[in-house]
Amino acid sequence: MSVRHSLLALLAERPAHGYGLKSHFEKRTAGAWPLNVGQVYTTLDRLERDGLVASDGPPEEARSSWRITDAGRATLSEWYAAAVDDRAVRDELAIKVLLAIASQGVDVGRVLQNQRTAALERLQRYTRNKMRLDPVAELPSLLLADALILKAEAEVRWLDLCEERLRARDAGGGA
Amino acid sequence: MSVRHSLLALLAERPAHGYGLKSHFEKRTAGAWPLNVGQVYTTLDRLERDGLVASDGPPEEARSSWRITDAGRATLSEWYAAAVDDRAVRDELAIKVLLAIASQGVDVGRVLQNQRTAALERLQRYTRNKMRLDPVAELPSLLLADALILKAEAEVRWLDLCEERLRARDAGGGA
DNA sequence: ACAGCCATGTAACTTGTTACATGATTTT
DNA sequence: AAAATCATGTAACAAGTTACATGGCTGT
Repeated sequence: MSVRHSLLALLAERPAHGYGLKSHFEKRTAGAWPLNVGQVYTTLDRLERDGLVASDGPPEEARSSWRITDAGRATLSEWYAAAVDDRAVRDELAIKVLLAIASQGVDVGRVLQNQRTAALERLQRYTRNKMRLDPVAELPSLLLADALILKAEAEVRWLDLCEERLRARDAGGGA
Repeated sequence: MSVRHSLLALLAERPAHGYGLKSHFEKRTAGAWPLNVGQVYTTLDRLERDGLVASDGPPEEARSSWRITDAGRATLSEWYAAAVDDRAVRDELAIKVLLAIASQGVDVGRVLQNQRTAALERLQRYTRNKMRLDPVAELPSLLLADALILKAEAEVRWLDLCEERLRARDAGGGA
C-alpha cells in the first residue's frame, strides 16, 4: 500500500493535481521508484471512493486539485505510527531458495551464485552512486543509497551462509 | 509472483491436488508464510489458463490432480535462473521514512523509533527461535531464520544511520 | 512546425487475498 | 457423536500496473 499512503502523505502537505503528485513522489524517493501517471489517477479515484481525499473544483477548472480529508489524515497517521513488518510480505528470494533446496533436479548452487552475482553488481552500483552524493544537499538520496546497500549486503551474507550450511550438510552433516 | 512460481515448483516434483499444494508450500517455507487454500485454487485456474499446468482427470475423479506442462517447466526454469531484484519492489519503509523527513508536522524520530523497536522485537523472536533448531534436521527453518535475522539487523542499522545523519544535519550541517 | 514535457483520464488486466458455502474423511 | 482436518471451489475485491487516447503549453 505504498502508493496509496504516499499520495496521502504528499497531499497532507499541500493540495496538488495528479501529474504533480507523480513528480513529487519521484522527487521524494530520489527517482528510485518511477510511478506511472495513470496509477496516480486510478489511486486518487480509489482514495476518493474511500473518503480519504476530495477533489476541489472539477466542475469549472480543467485540472482539479486534490486535497486530503480528515479521514485521510487519520489514515496517514496510522501509517506513520505503524511499523512495517517484513514478514507480512512473502520473501521471494527466501522462498525460491527453500524450494530449490528441497527440489530434486534444481541446481541450488547455480541459483545461489546467480543471485549473489546480481546482488554484488547492485552493491557496486549503489556504492559508486553514493560517492557522488552531497551528504547535506542530497540527504534523501544518501539515505536511500544506505538502505539499498545494507539490504544488498545482508542478501550477499545470507547467500554465503546458505552455501556454507549446504556444504556442511553435504560434507559430514549426516554421518 | 511468488505463489504462482511456488506452485509450479511443487508440481514440477510431482503432481498434486490443491489442498496438498497448500500443505507442501507451508511445509517447505517452514510455516513462515501461510497460504490461504482458496488462493491455491484461483492460482491453479490462472496457471491452467496460461498453459503452465494441466489437470489430470477432472471428469470422473472427485479431486483432480494437477501436473506441470512443458511450458510450465520452461517458466519455472526462467524463474530459478533469474535473480530477484530488490529495487523492483517498492520499499515501504524507505519510502515512508523519506516522505516523513520531507514532510512538515511529521515526527520523524518517532517513526524511526517505532520501527526500530518493532525490528528489535522481531530480531529477538527470530534469534530465540533459531536456537531451538537442529542444524541438520531443520535446515530450511534455520536458513529462513538466518534470512529474517539478517534483514532485521540491516533494518536496525539503517534506522540508526538515519538518526545519525539527521542529527548531523540538524546540528551543524547547514552552518 | 515540431519535439518534448505537462496534464488528464480510462480500459483492461495481473497477482494476491479473503470470506463463504459445502462436503468427505479421520480422529477423539 | 463431535471436533478436527482434508478437500474443493466461487464470488468479490484490493492494489498495482500498463497501454492507449487525448490535448495544452513551451521552447527551438
